[in-house]
Amino acid sequence: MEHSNIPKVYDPKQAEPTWENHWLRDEVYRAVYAMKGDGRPLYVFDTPPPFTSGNLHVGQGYWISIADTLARYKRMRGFDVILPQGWDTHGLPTELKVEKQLGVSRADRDEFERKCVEWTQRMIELMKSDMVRLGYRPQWEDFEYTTHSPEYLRAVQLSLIQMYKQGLLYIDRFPVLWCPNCSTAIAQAETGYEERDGVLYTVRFEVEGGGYLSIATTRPELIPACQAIMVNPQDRRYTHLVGRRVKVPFTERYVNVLQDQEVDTDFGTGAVMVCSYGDETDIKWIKRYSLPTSQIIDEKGRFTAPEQIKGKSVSEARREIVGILRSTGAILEEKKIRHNVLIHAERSDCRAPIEFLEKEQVMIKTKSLLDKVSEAASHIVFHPPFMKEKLNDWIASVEWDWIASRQRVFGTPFPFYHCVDCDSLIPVPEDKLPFDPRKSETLFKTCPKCASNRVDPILDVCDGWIDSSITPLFVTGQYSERKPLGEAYPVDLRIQGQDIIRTWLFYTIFRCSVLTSKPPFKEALIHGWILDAQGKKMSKSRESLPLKRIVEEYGADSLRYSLMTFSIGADFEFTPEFVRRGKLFMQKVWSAYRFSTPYIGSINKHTSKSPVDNWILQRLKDTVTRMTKYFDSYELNDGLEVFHNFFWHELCDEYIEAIKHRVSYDEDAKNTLSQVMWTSLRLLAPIMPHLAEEIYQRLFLDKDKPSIHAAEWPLPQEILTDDKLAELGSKIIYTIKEARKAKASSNIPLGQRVPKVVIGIPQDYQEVASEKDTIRSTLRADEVEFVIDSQPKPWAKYNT
RNA sequence: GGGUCAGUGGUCUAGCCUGGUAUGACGCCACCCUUACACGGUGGAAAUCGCCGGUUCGAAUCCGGCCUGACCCA
Repeated sequence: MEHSNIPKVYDPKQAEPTWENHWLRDEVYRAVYAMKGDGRPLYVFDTPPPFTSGNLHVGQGYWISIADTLARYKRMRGFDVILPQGWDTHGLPTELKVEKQLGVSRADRDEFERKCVEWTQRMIELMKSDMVRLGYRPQWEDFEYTTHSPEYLRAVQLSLIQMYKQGLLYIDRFPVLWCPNCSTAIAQAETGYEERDGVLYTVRFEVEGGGYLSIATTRPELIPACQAIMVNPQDRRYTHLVGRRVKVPFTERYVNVLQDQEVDTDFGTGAVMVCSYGDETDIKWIKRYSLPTSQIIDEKGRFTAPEQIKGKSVSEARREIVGILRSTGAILEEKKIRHNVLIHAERSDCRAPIEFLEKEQVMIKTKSLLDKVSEAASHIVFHPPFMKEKLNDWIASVEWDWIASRQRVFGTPFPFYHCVDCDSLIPVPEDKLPFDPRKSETLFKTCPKCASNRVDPILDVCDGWIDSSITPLFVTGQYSERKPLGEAYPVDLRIQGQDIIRTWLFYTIFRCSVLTSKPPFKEALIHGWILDAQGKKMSKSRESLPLKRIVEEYGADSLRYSLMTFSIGADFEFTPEFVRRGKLFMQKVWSAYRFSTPYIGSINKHTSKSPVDNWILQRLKDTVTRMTKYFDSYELNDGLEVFHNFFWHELCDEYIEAIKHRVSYDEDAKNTLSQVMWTSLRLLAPIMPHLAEEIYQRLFLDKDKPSIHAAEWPLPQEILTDDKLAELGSKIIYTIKEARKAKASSNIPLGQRVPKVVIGIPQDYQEVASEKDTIRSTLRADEVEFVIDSQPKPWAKYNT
């Protein structure tokens, strides 16, 4: 076929959807993507089940590209790959959408849940179409899952019962992290600090028997819940007050002045009030000194006492309290400060300040098992290695057990009943799972432990991370009807972002290692933050760059390529213009294959006598070796660069130019070119799957392989070269390069024919003269004359 | 305030472990349409490798301190 019959410009918009549909065809699935189960080594991925929130943004396109590239690579390398894709469907944002946008009330639980599922299905369709359009090809047919499906619910409930049997679940009244905005308990991992403006008030308390003591606080509205005053034992200013009592404003109560090492003498007045509850330090001190508590904020964040602020929100109450204190002269100072406020930070656009409420919750023991988590994590290889430190940081700073229950509707129900009298959990029999105690007829009339008849179903649902922290177990079939893939667990690779190290990563390692005594995966590939042009993190809740817009404009392969040029683990700012680099490379590859088309023949191991042919084969061999090494260690950006430099510069700029004069008739050149192009195409396939497929279908289609992605990754030892000839080829290429440089700098168009060129060559380049024709033709000269010369490198002079 | 990690031309990136003044790309400038590609070719400008010290004949690379950023903790 002639060049002119092939479009000059590659149009991804037209070509890409064609191949995406091709890959989705049943026979292609079976031939390429489906699990083979024929004894080849397994390679199992654990990919993030995204929360079903709507169209994907570029940040999500990033991990999808990494996962798809690696899966295609591993498949070509001969592994039996499992690339699952799940959907994390339970969650508050869905409830809020259904409640506020569709106007369905939570009161009708069945209807509400139905609407949540409906909404979720719509979101999955949107997200899936974005994934497919990026060329993502997980095993939808066999390994797609949703966390609200009966099969998944059963797995989660079974895993909870197993943990219960290990004594890890309990009910406790504990000051829990409470989001007043969302009206639910949240986990420590879902909180974060945000620097906000605040006022530090210095408030005067009356000391019993006369005198005053001043404390500094940013939360004066909690004064009525004050349980003690703390000072540092080293602080001379207060030694005379230790052991005395002060009156709590707005109450008739008196509290003690106590000493604790942890009081910061430099902050405020050096005296600090302990309330139930302002922050974690309050909890610590209240537990440490067995102080009484009083709960003055309710679940909606409204005050229940004292009378003056009853029913008011936190900010209203603060204003009111400050007003009263001011009028009595009890406020000595008001200073504007920037301080860190504990907020609801993860998985939500809420960002409301957290309160602590004493609530009955299902708790999971984690604090006492941190060593086990560390142990499991130590067997996991992290890429890049420093990401492990971020996990260790978190493990070292976990303070409380996992608050596992959520006061929501659309979530996994706990498979337990609760005895009000003895406070024990009563598990649902395993053969009844999945089971919803909220909807079903009660299974237990009396408590098996204490025979009490006050047995209630647990109405709360599970924290979403309870669902997603068993993905490695679920995809390997440990809890499903499907035959368990025993040897597939631990899975090979977890891919995820560093933003969910303390949640998804931590909880998965914790849960899976507790359940199986093995770490959940062998390796973890953790990428950094994808920021928008303003340097802000891309997230579902913020207005982010829609993935589809970029794909439509530049093509999926361009985007994938461009994203892969970032080094995994680093943060980077993404701008659409950046995708141009991928677009340019895509077109370059297309043009090279367009040129080669007429010369592509059957691929054989025929060896050439031509030095430049041997040179390019040697370069190809080196490229295969290095790319394989980089891809095996997940350094995709380095692998890409190796391929880019080989293909663009060595192959296109140098080799193709050097064979143009003979490729139409010379079998050596045709053979070599065919072999190089076929091998290169396979190297390209994981990176630019659509383009590689398009070219494969046009030039290399093998009746046994309906797709390039069923081809084998090239091995360096398949490429046969004569090292001596290759070395000479290298000198010839270098000579041509220098001579072309001279031509260009003499302002002679490179294509212009010249009557004669004189080439100076160093002593050890003498042999180059044997390839006179190649040099003459490539330089478009009628005659070439070689001069042996003492210069260290070749030079050229043109007669025009 | 404490800890961890990072800091290489405007941007992305290699090199750092195993010391010898820096790789490639995008962008920019100049020239050039050569039987694939102007989404191209050839060349060029552009980095005191965050800052300051130390070790060394010699440091992006090793050591110490500092600054900035991200994350975690207080």
